[in-house]
Amino acid sequence: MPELPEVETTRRGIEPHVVGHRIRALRVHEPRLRWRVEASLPARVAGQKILAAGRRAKYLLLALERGTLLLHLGMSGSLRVLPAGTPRGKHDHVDLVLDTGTLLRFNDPRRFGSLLFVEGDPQTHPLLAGLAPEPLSADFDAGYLWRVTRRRRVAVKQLIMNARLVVGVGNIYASEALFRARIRPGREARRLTARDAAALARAIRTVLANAIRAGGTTLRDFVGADGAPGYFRQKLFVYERAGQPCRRCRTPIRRRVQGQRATYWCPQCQQ
DNA sequence: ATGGGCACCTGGCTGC
DNA sequence: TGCAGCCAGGTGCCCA
Repeated sequence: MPELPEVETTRRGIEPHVVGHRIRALRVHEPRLRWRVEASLPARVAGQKILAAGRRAKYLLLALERGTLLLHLGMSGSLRVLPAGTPRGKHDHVDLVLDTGTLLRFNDPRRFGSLLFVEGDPQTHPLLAGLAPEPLSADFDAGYLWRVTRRRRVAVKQLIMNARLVVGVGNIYASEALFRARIRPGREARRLTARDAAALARAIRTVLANAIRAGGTTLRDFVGADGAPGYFRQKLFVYERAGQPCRRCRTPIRRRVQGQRATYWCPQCQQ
């Protein structure tokens, strides 16, 4: 499911329900996530107040009084705010019970998601330390993208999905951003001109921001904290549109596999 | 340093 | 109806 817009949608959805509240209990029903959830985790977080609900790349960060809960939704995860006592369903792996009784429930069919508790500055944690700047911050601009694309032979699509270089862009938004920037996904990153880099940096920001405004993209199972799907799917130009006419020029959209992931582009609009 | 491929999982869909 | 095969929104890790 989740790329940056879906994670940000989730963050905004849970924020008003969790910040300022104390954790009554953390109930782990299935610890076998991407990494096994430590058995000591519930005892370590119980009783702590949630100070903030943040995000870094595709990670959600719940700042507590003595540490940070780090949550990743993986490919199929979702986090919902539910009334006390809501019965559990399939793949409901973790419940965070607030002092109000409200539940923050983590569901993840594929279990690629993760949940960790880190003490100290979370930004120095190995999972976060090497991440590229936030694409919606001032640090991410034409100059930055220009610099990191120099001498790289990887296809530009794979480059913008590499979190050490660009963060928050997954398989959907990579194709969409490249369409917006009119750049072919298979082009070597180092072959971008300064003008291309500027167009791509701008396209990434615009696509992500627009998707956040629409509440994310729901292809199959993404839901926000309130259980509602995202509506950006209607605004996709190329993703999962192979064979259908380009929304700009009517040329059939093409599909190929790059780095084991499906890529979509318009052979007419993108060079 | 860079890049490619695999692994981790479940479920939905297609075609025989 | 059953089953095999393929596909799916992520990313850490191992190897060349």
